[in-house]
Amino acid sequence: MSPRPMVRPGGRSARVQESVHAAVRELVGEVGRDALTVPMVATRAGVTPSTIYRRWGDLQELLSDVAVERLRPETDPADLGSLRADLDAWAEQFLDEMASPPGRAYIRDALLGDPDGTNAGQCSAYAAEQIDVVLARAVQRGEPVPETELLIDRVVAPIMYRILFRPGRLDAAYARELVTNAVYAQQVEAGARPTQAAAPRRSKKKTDN
Amino acid sequence: MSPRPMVRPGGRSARVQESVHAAVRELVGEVGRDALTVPMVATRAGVTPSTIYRRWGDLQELLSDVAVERLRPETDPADLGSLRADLDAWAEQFLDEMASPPGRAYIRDALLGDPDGTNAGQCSAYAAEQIDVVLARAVQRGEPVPETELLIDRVVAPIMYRILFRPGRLDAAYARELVTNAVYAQQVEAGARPTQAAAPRRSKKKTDN
DNA sequence: CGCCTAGAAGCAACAAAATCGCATTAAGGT
DNA sequence: ACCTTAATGCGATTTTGTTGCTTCTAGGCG
Repeated sequence: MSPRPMVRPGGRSARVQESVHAAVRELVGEVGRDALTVPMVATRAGVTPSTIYRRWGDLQELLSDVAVERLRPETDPADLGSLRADLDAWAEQFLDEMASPPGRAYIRDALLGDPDGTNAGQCSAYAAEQIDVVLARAVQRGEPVPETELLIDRVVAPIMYRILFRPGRLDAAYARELVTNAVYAQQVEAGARPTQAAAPRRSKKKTDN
Repeated sequence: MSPRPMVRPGGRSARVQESVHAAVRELVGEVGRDALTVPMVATRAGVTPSTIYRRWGDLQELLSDVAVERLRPETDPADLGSLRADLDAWAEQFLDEMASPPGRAYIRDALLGDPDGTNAGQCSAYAAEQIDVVLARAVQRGEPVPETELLIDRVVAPIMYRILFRPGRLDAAYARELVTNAVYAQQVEAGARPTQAAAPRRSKKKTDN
């Protein structure tokens, strides 16, 4: 009945985990991601290779863990006084970080060594949290707000799709354009609905509002 | 003036490539993707491991090549008589194929062993080609059509994002919803533009309209 | 406060895979 | 038919990944 020794978050295990993660970060900077090997990381971390193999399975899963940590947003989105301004600023920063060479590398790594999708889900959750902060502030101000799902589909998804699948350039103007369209869609949905084809997104109640 | 011997597409090289690809397809079915190893593939293909290492680098790049082949659409989208019907049908089939367990696996593999993004770009190109076929037919009929880019951002990207980053279920209703919104957006852009915030996608000149 | 237990790490022998130099084959052009 | 050279085969070597067993220690319990 004793709760769960399932994982041991403290003590030596924690130290090992931290030192291994640190070793990865250092070595990625020094020799590059491609030259990384498990034995190399183990040596730098002062650990035996078998420890890493047992805890992470392989290099990809380890890199995935490290990548997710680095993709975690460190601060809340800035408060610029309006939903539109907050979203613009957040989307621009999001695009910048994700589309940068290191950002792309982290995304790839996060997806790569992630058999069950846990890490990928975490990335998605980070973005959703940031958006929720912005939306909550807008609600406080009394502004009408779109649903988080809409913003993920219209802003986050296109950015990530282009990063992963298309070589082309991504700039701030594109991010703003996506925000414009998303916000406009929400306005249409909330207010005038020109045609019946409007936008019954994720209808829990797609009646009128 | 002779084209280029850069790669040797014919003869033995081609036979080796085909036999290796075939070996991968067979073995994935027999022992599963996780149990695959380069030596195993080499043996089945009647080839030395070093051949595979030299041509593909590692198992991931080989799997990526095979995955892209399997993601290539085999037939043009059905012609159902209207843009809306064609898009609905295509999006539903696209979602079905991509969200299925084998589809997800192919997508992951395609992205995984793809340092320069060539294979990922190819996947994106496949989708764009299919959409272009649908749009070209609609133009023939005299229907107004959205841009390919809009459909990729609004339909393809959200589907792929959810497949890659979110655990939730994806069903045909969601695909239709995305198509509805995309087609509606295009109608707004082309015709009545309720507010000036409408949808200046990809503005070459984003001044006023 | 000190034992007990079990999960985690160390160690070392082993198995498997990846790399590399060199010999051989065979496309594709002349 | 010959020549050039990319591509493959082969085998030795290095590196990486696995496994059984021992040792250590965090966390629970008396």
